[in-house]
Amino acid sequence: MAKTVEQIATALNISITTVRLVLNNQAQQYRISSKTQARINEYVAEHGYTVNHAARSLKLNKTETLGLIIPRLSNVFFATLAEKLEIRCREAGYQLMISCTYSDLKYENKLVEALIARNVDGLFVVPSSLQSQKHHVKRSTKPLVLLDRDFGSPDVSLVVSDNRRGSAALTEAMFDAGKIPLFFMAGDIGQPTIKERMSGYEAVLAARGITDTRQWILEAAHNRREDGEMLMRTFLANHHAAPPAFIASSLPVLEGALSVLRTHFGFIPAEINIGTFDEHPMLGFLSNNIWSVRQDEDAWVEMAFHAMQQALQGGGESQRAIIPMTLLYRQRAGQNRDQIILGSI
Amino acid sequence: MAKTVEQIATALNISITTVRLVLNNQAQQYRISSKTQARINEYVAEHGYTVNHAARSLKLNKTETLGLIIPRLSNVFFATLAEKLEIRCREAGYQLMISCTYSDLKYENKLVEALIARNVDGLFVVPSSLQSQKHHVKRSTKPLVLLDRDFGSPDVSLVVSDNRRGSAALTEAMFDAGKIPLFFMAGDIGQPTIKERMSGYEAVLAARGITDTRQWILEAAHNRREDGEMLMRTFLANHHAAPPAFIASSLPVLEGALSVLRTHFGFIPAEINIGTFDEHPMLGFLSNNIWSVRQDEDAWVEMAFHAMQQALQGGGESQRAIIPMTLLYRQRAGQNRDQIILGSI
DNA sequence: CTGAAAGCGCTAACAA
DNA sequence: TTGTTAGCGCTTTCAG
Repeated sequence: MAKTVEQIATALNISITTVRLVLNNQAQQYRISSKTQARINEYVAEHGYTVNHAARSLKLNKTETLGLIIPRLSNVFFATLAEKLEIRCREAGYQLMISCTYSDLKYENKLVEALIARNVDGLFVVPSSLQSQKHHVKRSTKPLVLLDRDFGSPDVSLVVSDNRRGSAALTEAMFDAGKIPLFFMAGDIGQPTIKERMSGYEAVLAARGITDTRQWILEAAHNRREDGEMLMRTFLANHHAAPPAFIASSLPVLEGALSVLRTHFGFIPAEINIGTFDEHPMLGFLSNNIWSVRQDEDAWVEMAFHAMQQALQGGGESQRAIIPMTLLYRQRAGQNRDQIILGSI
Repeated sequence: MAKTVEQIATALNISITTVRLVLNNQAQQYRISSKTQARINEYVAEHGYTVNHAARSLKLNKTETLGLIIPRLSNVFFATLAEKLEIRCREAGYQLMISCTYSDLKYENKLVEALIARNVDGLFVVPSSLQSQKHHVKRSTKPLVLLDRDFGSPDVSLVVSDNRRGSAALTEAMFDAGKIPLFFMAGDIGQPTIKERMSGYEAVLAARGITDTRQWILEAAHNRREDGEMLMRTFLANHHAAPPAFIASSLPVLEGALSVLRTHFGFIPAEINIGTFDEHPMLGFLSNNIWSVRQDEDAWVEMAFHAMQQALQGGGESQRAIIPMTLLYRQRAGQNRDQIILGSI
């Protein structure tokens, strides 16, 4: 067990203050005799010393720890986000505590409480619903920064992507490339992000004179892989064929939809044109034409952290940031190249 | 700000103990008068109360928090692992603090210190090297459970997959399916996991009478996406064609390798036979024949947590678990089905 | 340059 | 059934 300041002090027969001073690199400043310093350093090298954050935090009422609450880490989008936010926090000297709600509202509330009880200095959360934890946080006076989903609560800092425009750009690109009919596989449309994406899609179609989009839109209850599976299974059952082009409202939905195709056909038919949100390197595994809308996580992190810092320093104003999205296109090339594969198989 | 026990007590003119008792649901036991209980509950309903874990932890010297240190969350394997471990910890009433090292040894040490300073009750870590943080942990007497990589340190609990056998099974399957030459793209072979995987591969080839495997093995310095890219780029430059069959030593390496193919050809040539470790749903995005070796994360988590609990309860013995792997095969079906796609494109 | 003391909010032990 | 107290390890303030 690493020693405490007091243990060191008594062991060396010096005062606590003196020990503290050199431990905190204030030896110079207070002109501690160099032999005293040496003794202390020696002792520490021998027995070790780690500050006890619990005690420190109790006294100072801060922990240098921030909390992040997301739906799930197995969603690669959130995993990436968590990673980037962690890096940013670390740069600023904060530890980030990451926790998942699994979209369970009750659990989300418990988590918020748990993190506040653990005295985090502030909280980033991807909320599951409107009311959610606001009262907890308000009561605790801890800074709160909402991410990803705009349920419209005022007076809270918020960072989201410009999903509507992003979706519109995606739809336009695919539409203009002649990919029709262009289906839209939507997860939970009660969720603001999805709702925005869908409305961007509908707006473009309407502008193109396609009014009856009903049969192009397929809805599921949630945003999970299973929901994507269900959507594609239903599609296959109804059409006895794969869609020539579709947009998935989120990565998990896409994963589910594609897994069904993979199972059904034994491969992912290369002629299918795929649109999706949440760019991820593994999308490159697909050989299809694929349009993906990237959320600029770096910008998110920057804005979110900035808002957090403001709040931590007692800055009053809550901030709202709407981050532009970028459209990426991976084109499938023609197959007729000579000698693609080495040797015979 | 939620009140403290003392504030509640003074506000209500009761003793701290009494308040504590009802707050901890021991009212029955100590037969607190129901009117007192009512008063307290009312007050709490009104003003709220959250225990201060810092104070609690200072007194009890435990935090009900465990730490997890992994290389990176953007590695989907570790993200999945983190998620599962988090769930398990939560079931047992522990919060899990997840942190990433980005394979930086210095940072790994800092992190271990940081988490110990924050008084975690125990630590799970995917170590970057042999010596690493052992001394920190030893000195702190906190339980330690190592994951994923066996650097051979004795007297520490450890959970790893049976990489050698897993790799052998994979190699056999691909070999027996006639996929030759079968290249092996290896990340950092200094890392025990990769070393084991490679030796499993070599053993099978040797048993099949293929002695000169040199030209089939491609090595990189690390296990990152970039390394996979480099390997495949080099391969293409040397052979002017893609490999008919290859095994990637880990998911990031595969991601990199495939991204180069995708860029080079405009798609992932479907005739390539792919073997990889770290099964992940997104592998289904590929239309190729694909063999993947799954690590049984659920078993890992169970063993790791069990070892942790033992240690937390002062159980002396350190535990070593070697978890079997499972081989999965996704076969590519023939392309000649009628009417795969709906309508014309 | 060094020392002493109070107190952060909680728990456990003991008193009443 | 309820009240009192000591002390976890640290920081801050004031006194030498």
